[in-house]
Amino acid sequence: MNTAPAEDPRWLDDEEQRTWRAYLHASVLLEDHLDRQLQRDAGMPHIYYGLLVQLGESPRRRLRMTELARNAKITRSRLSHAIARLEKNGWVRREDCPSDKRGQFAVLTDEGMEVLRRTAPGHVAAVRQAVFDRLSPEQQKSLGEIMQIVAEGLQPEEAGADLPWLR
Amino acid sequence: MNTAPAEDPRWLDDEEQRTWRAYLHASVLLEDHLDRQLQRDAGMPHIYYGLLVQLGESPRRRLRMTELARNAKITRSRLSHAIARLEKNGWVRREDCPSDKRGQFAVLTDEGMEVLRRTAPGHVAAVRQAVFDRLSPEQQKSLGEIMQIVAEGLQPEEAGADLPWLR
DNA sequence: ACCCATTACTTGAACTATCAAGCTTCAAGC
DNA sequence: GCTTGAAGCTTGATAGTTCAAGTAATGGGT
Repeated sequence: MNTAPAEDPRWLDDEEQRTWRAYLHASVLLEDHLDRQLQRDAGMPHIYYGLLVQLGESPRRRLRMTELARNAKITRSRLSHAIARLEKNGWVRREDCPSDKRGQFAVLTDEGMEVLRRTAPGHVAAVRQAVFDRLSPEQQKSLGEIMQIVAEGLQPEEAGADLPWLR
Repeated sequence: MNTAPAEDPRWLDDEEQRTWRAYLHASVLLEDHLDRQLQRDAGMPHIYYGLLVQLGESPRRRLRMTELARNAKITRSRLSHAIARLEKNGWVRREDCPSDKRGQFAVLTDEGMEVLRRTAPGHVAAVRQAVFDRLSPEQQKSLGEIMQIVAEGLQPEEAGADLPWLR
């Protein structure tokens, strides 16, 4: 259950250092960049935009709160606050789940859909300009594989999610 | 001065989508993971820890506010608040710059150095476990190169920084 | 000697995130 | 049909971030 041996740690060597710092720098610069871009053009932070996208892609433009939180990799608490804010903007509304009275759907409104339609092109352009336009096809492929691996390592073991007896 | 053409955008194709989402997922999971790890073990968020590290590596354990902000890729405003908090913890103190009365140094205290010494091993271990232990040497190399490129693209043109007539 | 644009840093307000409760509903076991 | 543990979601307090505006010192020019 412990994370660290805490004795005689294997420090990062020079190349690992450089790699790690490059990652840290790039990731904060990128996140800041996209946050600003979306705050300016869509009036919301990057992660909120991601929530609208998720909803827009879902059948009937709706998702249960817990599932949306899981997809977006955020806590339910954070989602509650976020949806409250988006609701104030009129971009999302809540609906009760008929089959489970505890449940809530977050539903993308027409207005929300419109915001998405209007701002998506600028956002894709920003992502292309910051990332894809600068990387070769091989680098893009690598990046995908690498990030996939890292993400899997940090997921609370979704493997066997439908095989509960294995957990 | 405009970012986006906004007409007929080149959407991401399926593979680009997968790559981008893998990146997004991994980066938020990783940042959350390290934030929690450091909050738990060192009592501060990841970025604050990074500030202490920077200071620790600098001559006389001190850096001008502006330079520290630039290194850490954050705004001076954010840094002011952050240093205020770290000062309350006794891990950093401010010192006036003798040669420029506007200037301030952030200085790592002995106490701050001690926190660093105590918590660094656990943090390196967490980084290894989440990233380096899962990637082949080639993947590590790729990651470094890719992130270097992305970071450069987002920097406010530090190239030619001492050649002001080129800007 | 005096302007004045620039640089260095800070501040306060509004917003967003996190954490630890909390409330309600569900469903499994008795 | 109760009880009880867990699931689904929310809430409020505390902490961190952002943005716009502020003060103060500097360094050129005139």
